[in-house]
Amino acid sequence: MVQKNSALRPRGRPRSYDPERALQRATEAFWKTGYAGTSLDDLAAAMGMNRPSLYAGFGDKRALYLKALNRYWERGIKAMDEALRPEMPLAEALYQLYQSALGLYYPEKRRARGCFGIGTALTEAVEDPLIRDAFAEGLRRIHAGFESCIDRAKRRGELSENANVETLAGLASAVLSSLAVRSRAGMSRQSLEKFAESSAQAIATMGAATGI
Amino acid sequence: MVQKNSALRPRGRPRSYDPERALQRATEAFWKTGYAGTSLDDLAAAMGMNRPSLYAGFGDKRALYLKALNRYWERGIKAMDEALRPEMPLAEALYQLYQSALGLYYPEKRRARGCFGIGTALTEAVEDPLIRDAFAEGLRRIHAGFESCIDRAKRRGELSENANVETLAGLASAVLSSLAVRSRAGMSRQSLEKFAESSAQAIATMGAATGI
DNA sequence: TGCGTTTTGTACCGTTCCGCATATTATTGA
DNA sequence: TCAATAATATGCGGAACGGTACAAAACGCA
Repeated sequence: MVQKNSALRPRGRPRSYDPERALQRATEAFWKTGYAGTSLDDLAAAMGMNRPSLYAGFGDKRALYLKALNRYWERGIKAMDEALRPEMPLAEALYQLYQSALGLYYPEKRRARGCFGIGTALTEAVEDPLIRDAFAEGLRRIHAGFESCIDRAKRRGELSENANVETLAGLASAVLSSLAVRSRAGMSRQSLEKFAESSAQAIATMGAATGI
Repeated sequence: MVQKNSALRPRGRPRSYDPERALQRATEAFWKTGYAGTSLDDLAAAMGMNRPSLYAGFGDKRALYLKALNRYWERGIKAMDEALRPEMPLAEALYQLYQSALGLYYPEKRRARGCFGIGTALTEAVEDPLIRDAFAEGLRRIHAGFESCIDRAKRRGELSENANVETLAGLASAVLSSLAVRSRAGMSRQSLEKFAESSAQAIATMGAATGI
């Protein structure tokens, strides 16, 4: 009878890096200098591993980047679901989400970096269909998140029955894009917080009024 | 007495390229593959000149890119001033501007490319202060354009006296950012035209209602 | 015709790029 | 103790990178 190894230790030499942590480090390296601007040496240094291990663990540069991008969206959607609490007033929920995003865009003790997707995938999206599709899928899911949040507010009577959920979600999404762009462009977090607050308020008010 | 050369022909061998046209070609090359992703060979080929001439005429890669970026904003602001006609109703003026931008983002017979600034400068903005500042300045001027357009609408009574020009301009700006991002992400022009139209309408309606 | 001037074309520099071949090390199982 | 396994570490190789030196070419001027 074959003794199962219990999968705790696969067999040979154990890897000296934590895959999740290494992927996080790679993400941060790409976040700073973009896809084309980040070399495998940069990545290997940031991830604390040498290139052959990097290859064995994550594939080539493009595969590594796609893993980082998909992981980023996965986490972003999760954070979105947490911020957009169903029971909250719409303006508050939107503002909370924007604040959560700004927390990501302005890391502590480091330079502002905006949204990972918009800051890095957008450049590659024209010529690389896989990156383009992965990026578009993230945008789509974020838009869907806004949509369901606004739709819930409408259903519970916070918004007018004529409220155009699609348009309101488009605006909410656009505000988030704008935060992503402007934070990376060097604008102050304070000014963007102000913009986020007044926009969230405006979108909610607009939905409550009849006609939009 | 020194005979002036009339400046028609400077002196030595005439250059075989048109600087303005070459800069346009360089812009298009960067637009496709980004700053880091476009090599000097790519640029020289696109501009129809060899590298030493490129160097003599435009400086190094970074200087060339900054020239392209500044030229892009200059033209963009000019197009904005033309689209945002003072006498037009606000919703119409905004929609016209968005249409004009989409014309740039979806070139005929070529792949969608979005906004040059957002698509290429954003990636470099974190680590390169000159690119960051040039990019931010463009955003600032676009925002100012929206602001003065909306302020005019308010002054002539189209909007409420309580209309918050700053917030409305922020939203108008955000919609443009969103068009820039989503067009480059592969979304159809048709869907973005729809989004632009309903957003322009919403912003104008919002400004006309009291309270925002 | 020849000189000064400016641009062009070729070819090259040292560096960095990505990807891998090979050897070494650490661990499991017999 | 030793083979099998799977990871690490070193370092190479050809291509591409940004940038430039140098000579040939095309022009104005005298």
